[in-house]
Amino acid sequence: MTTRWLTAEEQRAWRAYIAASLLLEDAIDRQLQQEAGMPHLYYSVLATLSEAPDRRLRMTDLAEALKITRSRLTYAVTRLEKDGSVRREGCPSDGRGSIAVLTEEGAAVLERTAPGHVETVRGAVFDHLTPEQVGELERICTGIAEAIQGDGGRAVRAGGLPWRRRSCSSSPG
Amino acid sequence: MTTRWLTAEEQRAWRAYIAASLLLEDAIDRQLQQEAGMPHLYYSVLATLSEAPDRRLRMTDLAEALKITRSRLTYAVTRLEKDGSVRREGCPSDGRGSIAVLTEEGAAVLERTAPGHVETVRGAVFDHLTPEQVGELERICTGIAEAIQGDGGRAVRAGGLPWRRRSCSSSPG
DNA sequence: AGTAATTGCTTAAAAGTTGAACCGTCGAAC
DNA sequence: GTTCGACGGTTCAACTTTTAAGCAATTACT
Repeated sequence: MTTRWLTAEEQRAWRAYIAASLLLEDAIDRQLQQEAGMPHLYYSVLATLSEAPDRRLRMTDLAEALKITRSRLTYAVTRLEKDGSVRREGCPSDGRGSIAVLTEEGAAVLERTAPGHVETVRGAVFDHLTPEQVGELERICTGIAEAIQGDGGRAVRAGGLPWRRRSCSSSPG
Repeated sequence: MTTRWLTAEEQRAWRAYIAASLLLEDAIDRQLQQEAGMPHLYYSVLATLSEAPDRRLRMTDLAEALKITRSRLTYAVTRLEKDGSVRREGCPSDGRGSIAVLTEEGAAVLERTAPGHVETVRGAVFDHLTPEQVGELERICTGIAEAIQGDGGRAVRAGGLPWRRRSCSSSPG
């Protein structure tokens, strides 16, 4: 079959997207590196944990929430654990499982650095978008995510990140 | 001043964006790694060169076009040079300058792998967007890029990537 | 129960990225 | 035409990411 090339408009949009995503990730990484001493992904680990029930999440659930591989997460959590902002606990109901827990110190880091982070995101993204554009951005991105995750490995060839599991909570009460 | 947190809609959009960009970069990297044996950025180096006059560009211009640091580009070009898809030439008019040139072999790689790449991009992004959404995506992303590059280092704190230079062409004719 | 396949997570080696320091021009002021 | 600051590009060490392989606990099957 003959290739369906991108139209001129699609090409412009695609290039704008690539440029924006590179610049944005770069700006955010730089800002967080300065003020929190960690890259964006690591900050996201803390942020995600802070919103989880009991501030804890199983490694695989955390990886799925963050859309990254378990391996990458292992590395990140190991580093954050050294910093003292995250602690690992074993999963009582599954001997293989490991649970990442946000420490008080981690929560403090987050609280201290969140304002600067939001300000950067605002300045780069939301301060110049209309409410309609915000809505459109969400719809577009949700669509992209679904297209990639939904088709069971046609867009993501080569198996992608094939994961699925039940969770494992363990509140003490 | 008290932090201007994100509204609920902005938060949803932001999270959707983060998820989509991670998944998308991952899907594209994987696809290109399989079919072209290189990550997305390296493919972009070849693609950008292929569109430049005389298929050549100065390192700094190439870095600026790709929105990456010179250092990162040096590394990429060194690898691509080893692969044989790019060659370096000295800049005649500026002894310091270095020019990256797309080789025939590089052009061939590009030609062979472009269809698969476009297909992936289509499948993940454009096949489920209306023409209006494509336009909106371009506007939104252009705005983000301008916000980051335009403010001379307020959004991108710590100096960012402060570059500016004149070009240096050298067609043999 | 006993074994095979699966799952959850980590590890190891190779590849890529970052940030600062470095080196050889270049340009402009004297 | 020297000298000094800026520029273009590379290099190095520290860090992060990737891919595949590994290990142990669990599940499914019989």
